Amino acid sequence: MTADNQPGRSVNLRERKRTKTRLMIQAEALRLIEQQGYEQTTIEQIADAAAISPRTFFRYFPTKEDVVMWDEYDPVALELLDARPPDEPLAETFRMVVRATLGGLYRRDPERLLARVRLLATVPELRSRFAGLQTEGFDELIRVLESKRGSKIDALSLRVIGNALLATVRVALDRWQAGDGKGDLLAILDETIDLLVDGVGDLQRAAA
Amino acid sequence: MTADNQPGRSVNLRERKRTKTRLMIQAEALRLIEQQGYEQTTIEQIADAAAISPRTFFRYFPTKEDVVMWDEYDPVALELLDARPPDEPLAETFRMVVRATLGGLYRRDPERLLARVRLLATVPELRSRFAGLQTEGFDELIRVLESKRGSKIDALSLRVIGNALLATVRVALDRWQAGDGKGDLLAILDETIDLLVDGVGDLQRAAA
Amino acid sequence: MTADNQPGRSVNLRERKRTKTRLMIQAEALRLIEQQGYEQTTIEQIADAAAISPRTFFRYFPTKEDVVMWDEYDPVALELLDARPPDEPLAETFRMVVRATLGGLYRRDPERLLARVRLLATVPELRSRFAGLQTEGFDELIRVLESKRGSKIDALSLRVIGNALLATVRVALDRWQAGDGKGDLLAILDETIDLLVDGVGDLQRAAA
Amino acid sequence: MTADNQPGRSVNLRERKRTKTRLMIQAEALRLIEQQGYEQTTIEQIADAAAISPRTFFRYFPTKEDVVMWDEYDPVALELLDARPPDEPLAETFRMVVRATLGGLYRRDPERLLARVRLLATVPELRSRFAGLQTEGFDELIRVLESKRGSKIDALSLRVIGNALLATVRVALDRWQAGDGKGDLLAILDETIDLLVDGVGDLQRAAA
DNA sequence: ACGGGCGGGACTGCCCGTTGGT
DNA sequence: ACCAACGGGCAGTCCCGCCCGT
Repeated sequence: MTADNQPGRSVNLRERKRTKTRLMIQAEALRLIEQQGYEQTTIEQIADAAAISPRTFFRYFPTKEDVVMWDEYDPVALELLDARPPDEPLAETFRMVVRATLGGLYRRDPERLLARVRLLATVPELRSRFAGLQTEGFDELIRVLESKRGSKIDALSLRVIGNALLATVRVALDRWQAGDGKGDLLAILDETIDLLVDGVGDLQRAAA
Repeated sequence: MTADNQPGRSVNLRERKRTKTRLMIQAEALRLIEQQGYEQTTIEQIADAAAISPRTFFRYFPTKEDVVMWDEYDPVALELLDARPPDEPLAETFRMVVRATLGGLYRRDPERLLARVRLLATVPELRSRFAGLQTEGFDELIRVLESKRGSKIDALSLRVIGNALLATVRVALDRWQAGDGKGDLLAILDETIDLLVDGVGDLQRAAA
Repeated sequence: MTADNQPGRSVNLRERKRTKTRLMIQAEALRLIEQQGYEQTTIEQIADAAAISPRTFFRYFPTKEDVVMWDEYDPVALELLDARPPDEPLAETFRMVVRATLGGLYRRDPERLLARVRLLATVPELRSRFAGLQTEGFDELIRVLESKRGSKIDALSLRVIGNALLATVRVALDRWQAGDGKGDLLAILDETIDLLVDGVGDLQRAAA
Repeated sequence: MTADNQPGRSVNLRERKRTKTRLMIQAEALRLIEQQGYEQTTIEQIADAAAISPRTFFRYFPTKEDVVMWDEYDPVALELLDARPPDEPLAETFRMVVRATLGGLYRRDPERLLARVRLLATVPELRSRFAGLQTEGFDELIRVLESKRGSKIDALSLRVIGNALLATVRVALDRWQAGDGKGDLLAILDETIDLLVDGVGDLQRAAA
């Protein structure tokens, strides 16, 4: 009876339009921020540049931080995760999901990604927010993993390993950005994941 | 070891007075926040409760978040780190430093620590800020470690392992707080660090 | 007596449907407000609870305040007034009209009335609005009275006495609500009106 | 030890400066509102005209309504009330207090008072607010009266009579403003009070 | 070192006009 | 014709900065 039963389009169309608007606003915002710095750029300036009212800005992004943080891949990550075989090693599942999402952003528009990551590394406020978003997203991620391999792995252990894996992404992004985007992001990411796996060596000596 | 112990008492005395004031303000703030929630509590209310002016509040804490984040152990962590033998396994160095600082807070006033940690887990703003502070503090920490065992370990690897270790603290605090502070925090911390070391199993299968 | 009864059912039916919707929305609103407080309850929450869009809320109630103020008896008061004999003492006319309207609400759903009156006494914004509505409604009332007994009473005097009578309703509602709705509202109302009439004593000594 | 013990001056000086600023802002506001209408005048315009920031406007007046409502006599009314002999007839006490406060405003700057009263009569929002302020102030007033003649008069009766007296002020202001400020406000006020006292006649016939 | 005055920017909530879909 | 979503405008609050006098 309600609108939901016609599969897809009308909702998607709306949602797609919103995504386009968001991309447009973000583009203007990143441009201004690159010129003037993050704190020096006001919402009013961004709204002017995007030809919308400040009030409308907040309809698309709940906070100023979000205009930098947001990207269009966020919602698909969990679906990808759910599609991996449940007996796959954790590091491998993680590697594949990150390659799909982060890699997607990377291939589609490396400049934009670099601009955003540079801000994440530079502006303390965004640095914090990024870490926060990771942990929030992480909680949902944990829930998916627990339901998939619940019996096979201890809940606390899952969290420890998961957080360690998440940290590899932060390190990889940091390193990539430190080299001004010259290196290959995905290669660096592979390296950091491998380092975590191998780094065990040092830790095991600690356990001995 | 560092500079604090020489210039005599005058600095220390001032500093100690400031610390006492900070503790007082924090106590009032935590009390109000527990009653009303973090966002509902304004600086003005805290200042009133602490019998200071709002302006003075900001002389003691740069932001509202800091009144929850701050503790009196922050500055000593790096000194402790510096005092450990340079050939000690990383996990062990880390474990000892955390036991000294976090453990100190825990033993001195577990109630206060629990209140703060509960907020860190609950309020998104503080959750982010905490993650941010960790990474900031982490950078200094890395610098100390690099100068000590610089040649013996790859810089990237150090960051990966270090971040993984940091994550164990977050997980341990989260778990402790989830149990309403009933369990022993240091025991949980030991467990999460061990889990990271043992986590090898799952990760290594990934590497195979 | 007035225009409503002629144009047949279509208007009345529509109007009745609107009234039902209004009652439904008001019920949801009062429920939420009782739980969370007036200011903490947003239009969006009310709209969600009533399963309408925020925009539609404003089609039924011009402002947020009105969802508390409104009741289904408002329009009939003037008709009743018009129906009273023109030579009846003012206090008696007033008493009868109020008994019919307010008394109707009271008998039909005392709980709802109590909830609304409690808000009127508590929330400053609504307190003001209520007083404002009374004076607005009062102006129309005055016009009716003037046309009926215009020659027999001085215009200024009519306003003074009328306002004094209106005040008795406010006092009665306040007293009734202060007793948590335990007493009989109409009895209290009779008492306050009588007190005004008898209040002469003190005032006349002033005039002497 | 603190500053309060030097009697008077420093506090009063600050307070007097605040009052002067308030008067200046109010003057600008009334000027703009007279030209453009109340709703058409924004805080930003008022702030610009007064050469302050919007933020500062709200330091002096909590709401836009208050810039019209406020006057410098508010706090003295209760003291005056307390100074009257406790056995004086209620209407007389009331008459004297109102003559002192409202009369003070009237003599000092009748133009300003007329502008404000005209708005009170015209803008529904302000009309409501005025009625609300009266009832709020009334509650304190009641408390003073009860403590003075507590035993001699019934609490409910006091409220009924008090509210009736308050209404005479509203009616008087309304009438004065309707004549464009031509008549003498205090004379009109005397008349309305007298009418209330005499109006009893009509009411008593109702009671008979 | 403290308090107070002032400014500014982020953000929210109410309310309204318009448009497009049913 | 009704209604939902969209965009906009204004009031108002909070955090936090700066400057000044004490």
